Amino acid sequence: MEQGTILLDELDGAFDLQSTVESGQSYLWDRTDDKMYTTTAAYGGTAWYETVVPPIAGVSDEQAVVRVRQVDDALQWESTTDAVDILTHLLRLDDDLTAIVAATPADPLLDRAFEQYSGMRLVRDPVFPCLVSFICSAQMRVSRIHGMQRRLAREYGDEIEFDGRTYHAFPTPCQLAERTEAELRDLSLGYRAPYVQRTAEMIATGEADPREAVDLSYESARDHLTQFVGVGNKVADCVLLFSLDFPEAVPLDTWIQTAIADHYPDCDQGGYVSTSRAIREQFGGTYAGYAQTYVFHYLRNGGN
DNA sequence: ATCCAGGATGTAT
DNA sequence: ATACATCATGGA
Repeated sequence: MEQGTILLDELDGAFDLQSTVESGQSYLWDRTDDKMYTTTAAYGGTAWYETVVPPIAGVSDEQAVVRVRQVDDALQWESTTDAVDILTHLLRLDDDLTAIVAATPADPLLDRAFEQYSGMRLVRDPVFPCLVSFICSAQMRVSRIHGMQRRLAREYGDEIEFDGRTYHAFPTPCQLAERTEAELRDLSLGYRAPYVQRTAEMIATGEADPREAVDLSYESARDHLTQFVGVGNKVADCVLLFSLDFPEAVPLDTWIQTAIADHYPDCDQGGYVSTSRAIREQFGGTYAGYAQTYVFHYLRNGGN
């Protein structure tokens, strides 16, 4: 086992681990005390978060188990390999959060959200797990979305031994494409089961590749992703924002539509595409997705 | 019991 | 393009 520490005061801006991994962006981390999404209380320096990371081009060649916790101004990690670059990638420690907040237009709602969850960053999830997570997210609560991804990994993902325990990687497109709709329904994916199976098949066979979106302009990238079954504009925006490095993407979910009605009524342009353009401009353009994620997390936890 | 959750799809207009 | 019903599941 390798281990180390990342000093957070060397970052550009603050960092808060709990809000970053428990704000409904990523469903790929597990809290070792098994209280993920069950409490908003501080982890008290005792709870670790862990995940199995697939190989990431330019970052890590091998699949890795990574375990991390925040203690004051440090991030402690344990892993099958050196996890500094992996954590920097997954948790966007390379973002200049100070500059991002400064570049976001000030308004009462955004001020409260940024204040309340200071240090929350976007995640940069591996794309296939992210895609499946948000296909599963349709009409579903965040704690249940997380449970679905855990069941998928436990049932169909590779087993990896680390520190005396067995971990499960998220299944590959091939591994999920081989499952039947009925098998996925047995994991309580409901009507999303065929969406996941067919999307996995599209990727496994080479019919389509979500990574092709990264070379496109934002709206073209969103259109590209909607070719996958179970992926409309909203899910596509989530994948662009939480995996494919499009921080301008603003997923128009139920919470943001409520925020638009209550705080930015002029941004309601009727349809998804034009409303998306309006709220994206309202939130400052380039990093509008950061503002969206703060507002989502803030409202979902009782803010107004 | 009834409602609702980070919506998408197929069909009709 | 837009409006509508329909799609599973489980917790409140």
